[in-house]
Amino acid sequence: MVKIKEIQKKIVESLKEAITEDLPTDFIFNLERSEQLEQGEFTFPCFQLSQVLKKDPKELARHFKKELDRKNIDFLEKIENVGPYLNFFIKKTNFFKAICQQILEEKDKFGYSSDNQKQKIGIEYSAPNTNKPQHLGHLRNNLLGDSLTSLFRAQGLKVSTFNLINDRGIHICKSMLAYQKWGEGKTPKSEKIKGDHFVGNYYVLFEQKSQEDPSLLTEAQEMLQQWEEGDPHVLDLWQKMNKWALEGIEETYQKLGISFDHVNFESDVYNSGKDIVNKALKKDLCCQREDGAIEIDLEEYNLGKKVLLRPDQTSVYITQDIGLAKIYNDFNLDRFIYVVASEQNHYFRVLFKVLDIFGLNQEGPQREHFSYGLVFLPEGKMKSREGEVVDIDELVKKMEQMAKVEVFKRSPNLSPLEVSTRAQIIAQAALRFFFLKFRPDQKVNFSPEDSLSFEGDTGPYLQYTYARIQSILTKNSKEKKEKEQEINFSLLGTDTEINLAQFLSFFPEIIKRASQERNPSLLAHYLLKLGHQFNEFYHQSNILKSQPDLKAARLQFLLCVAQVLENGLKLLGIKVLSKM
RNA sequence: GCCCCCAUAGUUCAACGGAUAGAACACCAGCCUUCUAAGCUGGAUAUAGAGGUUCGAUUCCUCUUGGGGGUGCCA
Repeated sequence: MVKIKEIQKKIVESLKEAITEDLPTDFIFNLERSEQLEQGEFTFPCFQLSQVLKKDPKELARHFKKELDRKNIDFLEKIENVGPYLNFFIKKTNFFKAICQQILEEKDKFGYSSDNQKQKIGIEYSAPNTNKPQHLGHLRNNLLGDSLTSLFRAQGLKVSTFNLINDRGIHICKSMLAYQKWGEGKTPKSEKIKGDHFVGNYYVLFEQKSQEDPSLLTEAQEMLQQWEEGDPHVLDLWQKMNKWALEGIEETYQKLGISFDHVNFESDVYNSGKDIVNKALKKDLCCQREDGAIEIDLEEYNLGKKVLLRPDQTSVYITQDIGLAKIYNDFNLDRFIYVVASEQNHYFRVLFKVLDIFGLNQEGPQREHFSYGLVFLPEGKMKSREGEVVDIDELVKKMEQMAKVEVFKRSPNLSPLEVSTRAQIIAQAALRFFFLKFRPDQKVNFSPEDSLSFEGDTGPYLQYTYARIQSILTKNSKEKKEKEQEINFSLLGTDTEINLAQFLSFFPEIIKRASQERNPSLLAHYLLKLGHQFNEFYHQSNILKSQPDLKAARLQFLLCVAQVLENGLKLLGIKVLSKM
């Protein structure tokens, strides 16, 4: 079986042979995959070579065309020089056969790689707070983290996922204080409210009340101090409310199909952070101010000053991240990725610098802040404190209801259970795809009215495309079975088919790029284009009514498209449906 | 004030420095007795402004304008 990569390699070799001049040893022949039909399957732009050889790129292209034509390479149909470009057209039989056979042999492993088995990486994402439910910002974080994990694993990397629960700090005390004052002993159960929402309501209540009465903030600060001192009453309340919140948070993860290999609690690690800071103080790596606060001066790195412990010696956010970094060091990882929004860019520069100064980076993994853009609502940035958020649970619920309506409209005879199961899968697809189709570094504008859709460039569109293929395959298998026959791939060859085949063969490179560039949207956009191309093919050709030999070839081709769709969607965390 | 990021069609998004800047939504005109119309076909509309680097710039550099984020002893 000839693989695409081998064809590519042979073309590069023949290009090298056609050059008589000496080339720099590090010169790379950048043979590109063509994007358009009239450009064949491979393209060699002669610009770079023309600079090295000080020759006209068009002249070079002419030269190559002449030399390579003389060689008569067996798998090539023709070579064309268009200006400074050299386009290679592969014999179609070879081409279809190479692609289809590879996909059908590798099946759910097509596009995967086993190259990076020795690399171990950790990825931390989600990091929910136990004082409120997760909102759209967390959703983007969860989906990016989950999808990157899948992409890394598809590239053969050994990945461990980490979640950090932010379960202590002044914000937690705020909701606790509000509950203590105005909770009247209510519980999520008694109020029939999901635990994280129940707790979150008191957080919002605190912010409202403290507007009128600033002394509440002082009370919250006192409560934090009592918490760090281990006051049993405060700890009791804390445990009770955290349990409620965590139950709610876990329910949301289950809904999203997300789980973690390791879960750390800020309350367990902040002390270790304090120890590290205190030891660093003794080594004069940071200093104590007159008011007792411990601070590190990073002015020489243009990062300002950073407080590591408050005057009352309670810890701040970075304290626990320092403690956590030490814990992560023990996992013997090569690389560690923190998935956190871009508003923390400065914070992570500070954190990594502090870890450097404190000597925690030398034996640890290579640390990386994976920064992604914030999610905005039409009215601007979301503010949890003021309750101006779209939370995940409500959004999922709304999507499922919308999906149910659509499913029922099309399949009124389904049982309610089936409608609901199908709707859940479709709603998840819509939600995941919506957030993953954006380039991570860009902000996302989310409009509750306009952003939720099942048509156009959406997850359900891709599921629908898959279901269409399955429908044909099912229908065919019900028809009388024809004898097993040798597939004649040379029968395929319309423009649409060639485009589609060419595009299928890009899949492994897309996964590689999406993983290396930490960009699942590359895969999302690839799948959309694949879907568009398939649907075009679908409307052009009636597959089941094709001539028997052609039909057999086309059915094989369908299997390939379905396989790639399924493999790709899986990496975005989207399930396929055989019926929609 | 200082630092970072962004600016593409009416809207939301694409485009390793490379060939004619692609989609989707919305709008207009078509396509279901034919493998699922959550689909397909056709139509109009875009690189904020001014310089520069380059054979070639949406992409790199500088300035201007307009947005966002950061500069917390919030997380």
